[in-house]
Parts: sequence; structure tokens; C-alpha cells
Amino acid sequence: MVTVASELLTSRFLMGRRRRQLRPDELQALEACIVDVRTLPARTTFVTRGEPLAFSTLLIEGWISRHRDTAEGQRQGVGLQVPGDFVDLHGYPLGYLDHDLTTITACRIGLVPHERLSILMAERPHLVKLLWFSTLLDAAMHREWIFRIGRMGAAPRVAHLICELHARLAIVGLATDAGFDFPLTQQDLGEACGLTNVHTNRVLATLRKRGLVSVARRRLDILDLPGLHDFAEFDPDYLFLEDDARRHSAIGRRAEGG
Amino acid sequence: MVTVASELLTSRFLMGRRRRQLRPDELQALEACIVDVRTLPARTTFVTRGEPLAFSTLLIEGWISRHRDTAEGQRQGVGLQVPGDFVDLHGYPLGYLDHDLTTITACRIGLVPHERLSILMAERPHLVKLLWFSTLLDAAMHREWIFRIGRMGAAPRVAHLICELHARLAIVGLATDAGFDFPLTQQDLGEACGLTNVHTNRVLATLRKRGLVSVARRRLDILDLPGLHDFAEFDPDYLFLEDDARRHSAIGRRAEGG
DNA sequence: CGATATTTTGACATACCTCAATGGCGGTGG
DNA sequence: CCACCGCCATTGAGGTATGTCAAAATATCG
Repeated sequence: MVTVASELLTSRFLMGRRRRQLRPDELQALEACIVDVRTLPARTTFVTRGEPLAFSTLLIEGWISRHRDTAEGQRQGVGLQVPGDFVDLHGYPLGYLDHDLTTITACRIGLVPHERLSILMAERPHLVKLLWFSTLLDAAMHREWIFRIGRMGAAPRVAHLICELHARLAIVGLATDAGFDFPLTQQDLGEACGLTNVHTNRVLATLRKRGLVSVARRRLDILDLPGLHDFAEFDPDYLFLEDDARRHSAIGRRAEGG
Repeated sequence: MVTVASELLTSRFLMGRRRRQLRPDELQALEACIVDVRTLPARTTFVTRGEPLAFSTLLIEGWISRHRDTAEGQRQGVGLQVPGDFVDLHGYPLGYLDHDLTTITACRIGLVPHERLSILMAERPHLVKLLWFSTLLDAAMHREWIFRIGRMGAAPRVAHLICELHARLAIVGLATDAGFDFPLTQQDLGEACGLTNVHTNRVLATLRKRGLVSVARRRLDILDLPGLHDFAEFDPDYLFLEDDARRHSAIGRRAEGG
């Protein structure tokens, strides 16, 4: 388990995106909005569709799934959240969510009352623009997911999600180009890709045979990152990474004419 | 063609959602942000992925598609915009878009410079929260699209999109429970649903045979709205409609215990 | 009224799903 | 430390929804 360098609960928020635009006083103001820190066990649904919300949740440690379920018990993932994500900030302007939030691993979360956000709205327009920006990152990822599920075959689809998770974890210091801790079951992965667990299993077998990635024992090993990016036709423009974050690893090299 | 009652270019913005929260002075302030009105011909791409943006676009009349294209020329729709939608307001916090914007019909659009939005940020926090809200509606629709494409069969999938468009057009006065003008080709519809045009054609045939909807000559006739909602398992919670808008037609009746 | 885009139909291919059984790993308690 | 139990991963056989390719019919536009 990697230790966070800074003491701040918000230390990973917007890391690798527009964090440099966060002035120290703004960061302090945001940090001060976190009135409580809680630990949730794995596989716990803590926000349900339609429930009125008075708090938003900053994810400090752990993984969270956003999902919608059918009456027949089928589940479609609509997002995956990793440390640094302001999981349900959109609950503040919306008032309730259209989907559920469930922990995948045990999680540490910070609670931010909506009244505090209203104070920021009035007093800190520049910070608010960054908060707004962070909710739009989710929307951009949603669009990529629509594209992925709508037009890509199963194997590149899974590969693409792995590329996305790698890029997002890398910028918050939780992945290297060699791999990362990976708590998703094949069931979870399938739910995020619109696939059954059985077919997800077969896809992972082909990705391993192709020498791209290997998933085992809650760990994902990247065998060939450029090959994986090619196979998935991964272009990280939609993640709105800072230039620095893109140069630090193979992420985004393709766009720079490699 | 329906005539807009009010003279305001923004008259349909947030109509049926939280428009009542827009105070008259806020509406005026927003209207004053529109520095230019233009007409675009049908089938014109006017914003491309990655291009730096200095304006956002309010759609006054016409239909617009948001989409991502593959290298091989396949297209996946990631959103459809109808009058009243602030099409690329998210370009303001993001700086550029991750997708393209293309007109489907000829369109009237209002241009809003980002500097004007920055002034609103500083001076009108309450209005900004409503603008933020409106961008999150897109995100909520994206999530529903992920669900639709990931877990529903082709026929309910198309039916669900039709339900969504009906609900959205109804609240801005462009649809009745009998139907609405429908400029999408079967190709367009397929692109929005992750289907081929051939299969979309077959799906529309079955929806007609089931007595649900009939699409012909740029017009969509609803034959059985409750039946359509049932078939699509349509629940409009994700559209964040005002209570009034939900009571005015069959939209949302199901949620009220019908 | 001709040209072009769109819709419709058919035959065939295939990617993914379903159901079902087996195998392996990890945690828990004796 | 070992044995058990439950979850998760893996494999197989067979079905089906949707895609592909191609041609004909029909609408739309200039």
C-alpha cells in the first residue's frame, strides 16, 4: 500500500489534471469543507438512486463503482472511482443521483456538506470552476464508455478500460508502467464493459496470450504498454491530463508524434 | 414549425427542469451573454475534438449530434441535442471538447463568449449553479446511454431513446403524446444506439408491428405511449424533470404509482 | 423529372451469451 | 497447520442476436 506524501485529505484531488490551478488558499478552503472522514467496508452501497443528498463524498482510499441495476438483477457499471475522485460532487447541483454508489474495496471517504459548497459558490468562483471541471471529467469518461461499449469488440473494450484505469491511477501515484493493484473481479470488469463474466474471462485469456496484460491475484501486470494502447486504440485526450502527467510515462506519447 | 411564445433566445433553456429557479434578472443576464446568433446548414460539423474553444453554443432551433468517429469511419453518437440545450457549455470549464458537434438539421444557435461566463462566475453564483446543473444533465443522459447500450436488447434500446427524446421535446413544447417531428435517419438512430442501420430498420419494423411507434417521412407517431414506456422500461428520473412537466403528460406517471 | 439519399429485404456469418460443470485460491476455524 | 467452505476463475457445448454484404424499392431534393 502506497503512503500519501501529504497530510491533506485532498492531496490527490485533480492530481495530474489542473491541480496546479488550485491556489494554496483554495486548497485550504476545500480541505476545510471536509467535516468528517469515514471508513466503509467493501461491497457496501452507500448512495442509492433517487435518495436526497446533503453531502458529497471525496474518495481518499479505495475503489468505488457507480452502477445501474435492472429489475432482473443485471448490473451495468457507469463509472469507476479511484482515490482523488470527488465521487458524487454532482449530487450538489443535482440534488439526488440517478445511479447507485457501491464500494468495491474498503474505502476511506471524506464528507463535504452541501452548505459548505454553497459558501464556496459565493466566495470562490475560481475554485468553483475547478470543481465544475472535475464533474465534467466524469461526463467525458462517460462519453468514452459509450463509444467503447457501442463500437468496440469485447477484447479492445476491456483493454481500453485497463488503459483508462492505468492512466488515472498513474497520475495519482497508484500505478507504474509495470502495473497496479487491481481489486475488480471479472464480474466487476464485465459489468463495466457490458459483457458477461464468462466472456470477460475469455477476453482476459486472449489479452494474456497476446502478451499485453496479465491479471491475477488482485494485481494487474502490464506486459506491453504501447502494444496495449495500440490494441485498445487508446487516446487519453478525454482525460484532460496536464502536459507533465502525459510526459512522465508512456501515457499520451502517441499524441506527441511517437 | 412551432413558434416560440417568448422573444427570448433563452426561452427554452432549462424549460421543464429548474427553470423556475431562474430569477428574471438572471435570465436577463444570461440572455445578455448571447453576443451573436447564427444559422448553420444541416450536416455541418462546427466543433471538432481537441479544438480550443472561446465560445459556447446555445441551441435555439434544430437538432445537433455529438459523436466520436473511429479511424475506419464508424461513428458512435454520444448525445443528441434539441432546442433549449446549452450544447457545449462544458467547453467553458474544459477548454476543448473530447467529441465533435455536427448539425443534423439546419440550426439557429446563439454564441456565448467564455469571458461573459467568467463574469457570471464572479457575480452570479446562483445562476452558475443552474448552468452547472445543466451540464450535469448531459452526464446523467450519458449514464443512461451507457446502461441502454450495455444491457438492453436492440428493440428496447431504440424504444428507450425514443422515450427520452419524446420527454425532452415535450417539455420544450416540441412534442405531444401523439408524436413529434423527427429528423434522424435510421443511420443516425443506429449511431446513437450502437446498432447498424440495417438492424435499426428491422427494429423499427418490429416497433411498428407491436403497435408502439411508427416512423416515416421525418415524423414520429406514437401509437401507444404507456406501451412504449413499458417496453423500453423507461423511467425519466434521470432527466430531472420538474414535477409540473411530469404531470402534464404520461411522462413519469409510472413513478407516481399508476 | 432525374439524381441521390434513404429505406427495405434477403442470405449468410459471427461475436457474444447461456447454461452447466470443474478447478483453484483464500479465508476461517478447529 | 491442516481441512473445509465459499467465492472466483476457467472450460465446454450449443444457441441467438446482431452484423455484413448486396441488391432492390422508395423517398427526397434540385
